[in-house]
Amino acid sequence: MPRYNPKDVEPKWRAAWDDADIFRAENGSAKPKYYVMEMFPYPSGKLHVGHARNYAMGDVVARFKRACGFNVLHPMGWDAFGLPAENAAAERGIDPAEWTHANIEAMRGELKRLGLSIDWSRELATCDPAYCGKQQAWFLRLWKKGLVYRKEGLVNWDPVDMTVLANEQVIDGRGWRSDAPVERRKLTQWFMRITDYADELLEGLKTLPRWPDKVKLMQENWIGKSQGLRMDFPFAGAPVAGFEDGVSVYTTRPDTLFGASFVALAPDHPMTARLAADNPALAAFIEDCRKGGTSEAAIETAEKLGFDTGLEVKHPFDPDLKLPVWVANFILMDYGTGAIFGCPAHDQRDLDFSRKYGLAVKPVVLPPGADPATFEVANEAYVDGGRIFNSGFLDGLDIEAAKAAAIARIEGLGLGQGATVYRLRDWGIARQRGWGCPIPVVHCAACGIVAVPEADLPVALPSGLDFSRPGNALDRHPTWKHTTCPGCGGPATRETDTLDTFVDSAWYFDRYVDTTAAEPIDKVAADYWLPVDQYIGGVEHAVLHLLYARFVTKALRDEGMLSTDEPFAGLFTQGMVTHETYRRQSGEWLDPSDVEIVTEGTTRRAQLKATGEVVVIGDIEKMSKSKRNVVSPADMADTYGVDAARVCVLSDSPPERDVQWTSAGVEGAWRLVGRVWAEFDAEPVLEPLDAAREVELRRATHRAIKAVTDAIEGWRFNSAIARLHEFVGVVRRFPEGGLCRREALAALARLIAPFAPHLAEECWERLGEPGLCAAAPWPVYDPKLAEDDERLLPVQINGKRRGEIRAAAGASEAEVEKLVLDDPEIARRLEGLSIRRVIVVKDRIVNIVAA
RNA sequence: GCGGGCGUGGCGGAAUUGGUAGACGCAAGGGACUUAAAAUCCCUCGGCUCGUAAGAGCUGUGCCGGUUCGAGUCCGGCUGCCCGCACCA
Repeated sequence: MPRYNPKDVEPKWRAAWDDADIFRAENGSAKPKYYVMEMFPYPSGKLHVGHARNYAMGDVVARFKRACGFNVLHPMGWDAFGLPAENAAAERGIDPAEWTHANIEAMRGELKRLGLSIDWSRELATCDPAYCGKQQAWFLRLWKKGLVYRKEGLVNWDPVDMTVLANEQVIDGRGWRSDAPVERRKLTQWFMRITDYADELLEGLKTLPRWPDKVKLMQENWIGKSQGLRMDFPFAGAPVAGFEDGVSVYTTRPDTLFGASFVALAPDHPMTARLAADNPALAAFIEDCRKGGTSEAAIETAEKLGFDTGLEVKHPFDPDLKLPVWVANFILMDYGTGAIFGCPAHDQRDLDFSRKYGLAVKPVVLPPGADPATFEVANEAYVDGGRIFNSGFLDGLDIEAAKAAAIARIEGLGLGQGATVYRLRDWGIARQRGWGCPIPVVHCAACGIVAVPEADLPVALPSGLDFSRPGNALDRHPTWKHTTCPGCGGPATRETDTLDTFVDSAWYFDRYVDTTAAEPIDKVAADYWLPVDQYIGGVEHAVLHLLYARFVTKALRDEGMLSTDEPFAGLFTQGMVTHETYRRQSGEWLDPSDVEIVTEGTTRRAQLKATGEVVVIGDIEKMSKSKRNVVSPADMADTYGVDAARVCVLSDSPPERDVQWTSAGVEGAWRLVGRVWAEFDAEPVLEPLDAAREVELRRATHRAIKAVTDAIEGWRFNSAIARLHEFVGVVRRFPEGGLCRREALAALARLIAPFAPHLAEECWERLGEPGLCAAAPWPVYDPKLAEDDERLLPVQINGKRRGEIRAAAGASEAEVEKLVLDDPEIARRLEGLSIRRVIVVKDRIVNIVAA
């Protein structure tokens, strides 16, 4: 019996799939559609096992759904713009396009080798001028509609990558790629009005039952809806010019208005700027506030700092009461109105501030059971519930009632209105980078900013960009930006900012439905395919890509380009594959394949394989090129074949869980492959199967079909593989030839096909079945056979297992009770005890309560 | 600080609506085959106690308590780890 040889078998079947073109998705087929996709990769040049795991998962689903009769769309593309290409260009003096395309070639080869059931005819790369052109077309439509706009404002500036970042790309005050502390800079920038959709983005989460709760919660928190009151505090004296209505504040606690002891403005509030114009001390204070870092540590330790402007405002409910106006460093300009009223008794920050500057602290919420005559707030603000007191017409109300009453009174006075405020801010979409999709407008001295006509799209990148120096290579290109104005024909310059790569990935799934369409999105094909039925990717995109894609979908829908409200009906967030990191003493990152781990007792140490040099073992982190802790699936596939590698990455751990990479599991996967093949390759023992064994094998077959099917549908691929291991074990105990064995083998080949598709084909062929296994229908189980007709019921006495009985499936409680009480072993156990109660759970367990 | 999740053998992990805890795999040990090794196949494998043995008993899902005939699963408290957000008024 020859051993299974994946080196010969696997390429043969990939060629057979290609020849039959069986993974091509048909637009508008009569079959029900199923659109499954994994987040497309950045073409870094090399596949790691994390990629392999992710794409293997998607492929299991795609192959399973195809076998179940669906018209499956399973596409692949490349998230091809971005900084690594610029860095490579800078280091090696090559064109980023060339580098990117070479990487795509290499990675496509590796992905194809995995035997993924992808419709490669729909492949796209975001750096293709054709793709950019379509993106530019819809971008301009949104601009004309006002959803894209320019404004001057403080933006997040990454001093290392030398570009602006979106709020979502700032993590703990640092750039998400460079890890450099982000600075605040005043610049004119391009934005998308995602805040227009804040409420729909929030409400839409309720329509996504097949999304993980965790992701929905993260988006909900990011959008950050709050209900409150926007109101004006009129000036007690002469108003500040331009702010005649007074100081506009936002609060979620209007119930505590009687506890107000000051009003505070953000340092970058326009009113602050106005006041600073003729107050050098205030100007200096603002400058001090700017210097403060935005990092976590800086905020934790930052002292509350304030500057008394000397101005006063009137309390809305008591015009005789005057409140001082301060400028304070803890007030954020980009939330609410950039100004607050301070109620120190019931807000910790306001309390800290008041204690420092000697401002009044007046409690207005009385905790349950507290004495109004003596209740005081010391150094801890009281933020919980209670009754309002010290508050005139609000006295005695609970907090919610008091909020409503205060809002009504303010509205009646014409000083403000109940308001909903979101934490979400508009999406800054321009990047000062050369390797990105150009923003298709020109700047004309006469006409201003003018859109490039759709007929002239795409605005493509020039070749020969110089990335040897930091900064925007597009901006310093000698000729590219000089053009003529489409409006007046006069001289003009092109916009040299490019779009955030998250714009590229916010609609690629729309383009897959027809990659050749003249319109950005083919409406008929989109109506057929969308929404994506199952999207698979990392949880790290919970508030980045996944929020942007939802927003763009809604914006394009309102532009009439799509009919769907939500892009992804189902979302699965797979776990990351992590690995230890290794560095030289000098700090240089090392490849795991160059490192040898030595275990001595309970201690582990690492050394360089070649020289024995001592290596520092670092943290366990997500595989990334920069830390070099990348393990390639190719090594595994070289030794054991692609199928074993696929089974290995899906075994053992549930798909949503992070896994620390170890190659230990591959042996088990390889054994499974060998054992399966051995069953198909074996000469059947020509001996009739007796009736009892026949039933046993058939039951095992149908049980396996049910178990594997349920496990795949429930995303428990590790359990599905465990059930396959078991099933192979059963089949090998029934070597006798005949119809039942054939039924078992035919099921086995198809059940293992989503995981080990090449092996499945080889087995299918050996069995003499016609056609390709990849095109064969999913096996169907007979529910009667999948269940045993006899059950082994454990018998407990007082909750402890004391024996078991055999009973027919579905036996009634009375029948089971009789069987149990007739059982001599049970009777022996019950000697000297009197039975209080017998609990029979049908087909499951019996418990006798006795004393 | 706020929000969310998770603690099961030496390891990865199974366990329907609460119903035989440890499926399946890895590692380990023993055996068969072999001149030998690899490969393959078979057996054992949570802990403790008793027994020459077959076996029997106790205990056991981070810790304490509760609900229940019955808890890994539900409830309350504690503890440890992980993730997200964070001066958001």
